[in-house]
Amino acid sequence: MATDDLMTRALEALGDDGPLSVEAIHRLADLGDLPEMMTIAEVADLLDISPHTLRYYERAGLVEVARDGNGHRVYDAEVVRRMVFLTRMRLSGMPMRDLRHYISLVDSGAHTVPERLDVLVEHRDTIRRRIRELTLSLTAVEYKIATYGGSTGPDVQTLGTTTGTDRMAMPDEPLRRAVPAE
Amino acid sequence: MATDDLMTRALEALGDDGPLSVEAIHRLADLGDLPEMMTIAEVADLLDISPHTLRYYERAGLVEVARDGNGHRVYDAEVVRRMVFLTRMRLSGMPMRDLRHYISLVDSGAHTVPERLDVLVEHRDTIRRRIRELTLSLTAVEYKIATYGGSTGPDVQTLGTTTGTDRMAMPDEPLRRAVPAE
DNA sequence: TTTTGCGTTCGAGCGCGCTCGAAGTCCTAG
DNA sequence: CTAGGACTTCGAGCGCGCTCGAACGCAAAA
Repeated sequence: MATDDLMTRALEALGDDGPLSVEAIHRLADLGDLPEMMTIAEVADLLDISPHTLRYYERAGLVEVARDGNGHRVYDAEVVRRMVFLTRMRLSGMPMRDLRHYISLVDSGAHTVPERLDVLVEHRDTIRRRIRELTLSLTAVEYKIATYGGSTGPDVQTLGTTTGTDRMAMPDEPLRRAVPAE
Repeated sequence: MATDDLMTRALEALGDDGPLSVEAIHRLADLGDLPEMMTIAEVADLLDISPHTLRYYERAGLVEVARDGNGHRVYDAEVVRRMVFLTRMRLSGMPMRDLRHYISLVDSGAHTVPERLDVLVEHRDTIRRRIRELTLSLTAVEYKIATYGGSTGPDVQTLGTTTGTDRMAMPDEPLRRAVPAE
């Protein structure tokens, strides 16, 4: 029940807009058919980040990666999974510092699970807040586009609409520009 | 129709979570009962940013603000409206550089309206994309919280649930930790 | 008259998250 | 034998958006 619901919502979230969705779905679902060993280039490719960044994360203490005989990094499945996690959290806006904290909890044993949950829950709330903020901004921008006579609706009325009172936010000029200067 | 719809969505967006919402609604709606003249401190207060930042935006060429006899900044209603706009756009993640561009369009006359719309539409799409990303991340985090036995559902099962196959993303440890080290 | 307080300018500094380049090692293909 | 390419470490640099502090000006209150 819960899982199905989540999946449904994930798919809904994807909805329109092709390319990003495919990639996103891929990342959301595909784990398990991971190669046993991967090179830095392969992992970078998988996560769509640069090898530079991967090394940087390692330097930052977020993962430890084994080396082969030549001193080259060897990413095993577990490490790759962690990298996937880290990348995902970064993408959702969690700062490195928090990630470091979380990782240190993970590395210090199962008894830190409650504290890890605290971190996750807090981050969840942060994401929710951010989504709400963005939704609000989106509304405002859409409104402005609409009153500008933008491409939101079918009938485009350029200027004139904007001479009236801008009762809702998003002002810059179209008010007061009854007789433009140009 | 369109306006009502937008307003509805804005209110929906606020929904839960008190303090932020009140503030947000305030910002979304309240414009028009602006004082004719405001000091930097008042504007800073209104926008909930520091006077430092306000001066910084000015230095960055986003607004020009008049001075009084003492060389102190005097924000008139128009400038304040622009500041509100700028702040809102910043909050929604538009980079300063784009804002500078937009402002330069505004300042160069009504004939730039189409180009301004382009900017707005593009930004709208950016916000939408970001919301989609965040929604996805949110789902993933919620899933992880759930499988951890977090506070998402009513019945909390700590550990044990997490021993199974993590079919969906977000792995770090709870797998493979059948016999924890600690 | 001195102090308090709010403002000014200017330039430097900071935190974050990369991003890059130099210099070196090693393996493989031509 | 040599050239190319993928990797390594290390440290520096960068873009962004503030954020701060020093040194100063002016005006009303103590």
